[in-house]
Amino acid sequence: MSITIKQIAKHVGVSPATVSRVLSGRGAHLISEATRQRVWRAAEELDYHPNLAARSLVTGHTGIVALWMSELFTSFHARVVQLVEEHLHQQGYDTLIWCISRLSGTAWHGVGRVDGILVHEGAVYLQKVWKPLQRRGIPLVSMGAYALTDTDHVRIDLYQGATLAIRHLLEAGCRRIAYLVNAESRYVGEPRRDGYDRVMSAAGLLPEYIIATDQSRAESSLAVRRAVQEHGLPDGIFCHNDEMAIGAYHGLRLLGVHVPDDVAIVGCDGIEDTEYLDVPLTTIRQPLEEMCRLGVEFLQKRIAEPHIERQSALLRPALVVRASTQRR
Amino acid sequence: MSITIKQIAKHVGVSPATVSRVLSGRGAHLISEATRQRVWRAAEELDYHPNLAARSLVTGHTGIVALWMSELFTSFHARVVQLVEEHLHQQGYDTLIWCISRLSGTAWHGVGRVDGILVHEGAVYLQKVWKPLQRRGIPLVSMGAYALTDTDHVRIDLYQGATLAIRHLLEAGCRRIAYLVNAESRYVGEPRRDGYDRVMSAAGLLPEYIIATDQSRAESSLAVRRAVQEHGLPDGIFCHNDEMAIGAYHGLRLLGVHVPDDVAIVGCDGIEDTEYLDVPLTTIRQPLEEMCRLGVEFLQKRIAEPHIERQSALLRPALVVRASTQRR
DNA sequence: ATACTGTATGCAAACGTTTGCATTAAAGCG
DNA sequence: CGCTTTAATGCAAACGTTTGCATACAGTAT
Repeated sequence: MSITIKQIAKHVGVSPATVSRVLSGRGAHLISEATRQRVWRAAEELDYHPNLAARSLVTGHTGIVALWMSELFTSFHARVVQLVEEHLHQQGYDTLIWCISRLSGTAWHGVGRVDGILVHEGAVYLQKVWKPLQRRGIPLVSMGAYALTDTDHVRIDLYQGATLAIRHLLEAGCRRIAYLVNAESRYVGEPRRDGYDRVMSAAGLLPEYIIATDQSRAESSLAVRRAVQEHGLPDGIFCHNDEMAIGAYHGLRLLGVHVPDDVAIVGCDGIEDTEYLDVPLTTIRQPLEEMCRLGVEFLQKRIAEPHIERQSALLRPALVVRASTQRR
Repeated sequence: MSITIKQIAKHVGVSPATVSRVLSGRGAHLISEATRQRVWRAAEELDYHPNLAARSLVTGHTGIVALWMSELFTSFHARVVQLVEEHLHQQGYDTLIWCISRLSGTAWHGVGRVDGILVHEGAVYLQKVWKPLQRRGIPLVSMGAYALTDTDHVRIDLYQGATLAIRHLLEAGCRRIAYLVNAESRYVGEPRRDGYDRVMSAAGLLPEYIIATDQSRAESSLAVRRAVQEHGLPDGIFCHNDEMAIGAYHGLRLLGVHVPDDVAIVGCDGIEDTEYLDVPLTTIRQPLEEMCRLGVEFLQKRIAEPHIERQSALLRPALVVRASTQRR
């Protein structure tokens, strides 16, 4: 049995109300310095810890925020978790993590215990479940390239990122540029694909060398090799993410193709991994720090004032040039 | 204002107790099929969601487990989070994540809201805070190579892993084997170091080529280059983890040294990243799946029965041979 | 002296569940 | 028909906080 506020009250000789005001901090200024001291000492002495469930019951909030991650595979995801957790912690929140890739409906169970939800790349899942969430009035902020824009959101402009990538490849002298895409992504709005289409068309080139595959490295490697055999060698590849770029590089290497001189490669996301390949890969870096910072900030404001108007931000990724596009 | 159990009770024409028994599932068998149906329908109709704080207050448990991660940098960490979250979810728990690398005392705030704690690689931090946790009787399971063995734990035998690595290097013909170690780790018990010492000594070799550095790739790369300049080229390097192995490989490559023929490399952990380097790296893979599965299992048992005797497991890592040790 | 300010505290009613015990009704049994 | 068992439900007291309102007391101005 844990120590309660009443026991402290008895021990000090004051009412539970007084103890609560001191220990919760919510009414500490009403209490005299003297009793405040005595209460703190007693609390320490008896090793008191507040019952957070009881507190939540009456205050109506929990101090917990849920983070919905589309996946948890790469260092990219780890970084998102780390950044969000850090910011939330700083604001006094604990972070509850749910991986929504398994798409189970049971995730619902825990919704009631959070003050708000941060979603990373959850468009597909969110579309299904957003209505009921909205009905319950749960603060929600959507983040990432596939942020749901019906809510507060921090979106990363990967359309713009893609244009950076393709233009960069064009400047490097590429003319037959392929787009290596995650097959699942074809059905949701695909900003990278749009960027590829537009910039290629604008340059008078055909945006039709599409390689669709699973998003693992192994599959990407295989897909690239197959594509080369069937449709011939491209002179540049723009990849849906860095994982797939690593796969592409790997596949080309198995074919004895030289990167960047035969084929230049650009990835997406900006994970550290690609910097340490023999040919470090050029990439489109997502501004994760700012995304997470803003996401937490938006959520916090929404929790404090539920009726403010929609908050949103559009962040621009940056081109990071490395060896994989620097041709002779 | 949310729907409560009382409103459902009124709506159906039964007592709150009955509604509770049906909806919580804890006394459903006592209630007639007919009323059960009516209660469920009303709950659905009114869009009822239980107030979890109230429930926790009376039941005394929350359905939340905390996961303490030493760090959240690499895909290795992402995988641990993913596996733990998945297993916990399957057992009906939500996962609260805390990154303890920042070492702030404020982490204490949230302890009261969890049914138990899973710690990954937390020896250093845990030693400081374990006593008070123990006093409060919070179920805790420690996992990883640096698991605290004073509690329930799932330890990964990296001493044994290191012996595998060093023996493998010896068999590959290496004689001057260096150990690249995370400088921070020198002060806690370091099983990898022990393995290096013992196997080297047993082979009549001097275990004294130690390169201590920061654990980032960049620092490792630099440290290796410096070490080579100062102490000459080793013919094998055993690395504290895969990140550092990547750095080491990178450093050697900058020096124009050939891997594996001039220097063979073995890493630790078994992350996917090292498989896609130009020279895929041999590594000591940690059995993360089993570690996480057992960790959750132990914790669950401890929560169910606090007084069972200490549970522990010692898991063996496996040698994964790749190109970085296959010499001509 | 009275009235009026604060300041410091206590009282007691919430918050929404769960659950031990009591109660009722129905059914089984001799 | 009375007596015992069993099944289905209700009553009311917890669980540990917070907080609006009331109170008590001091000090100060009238």
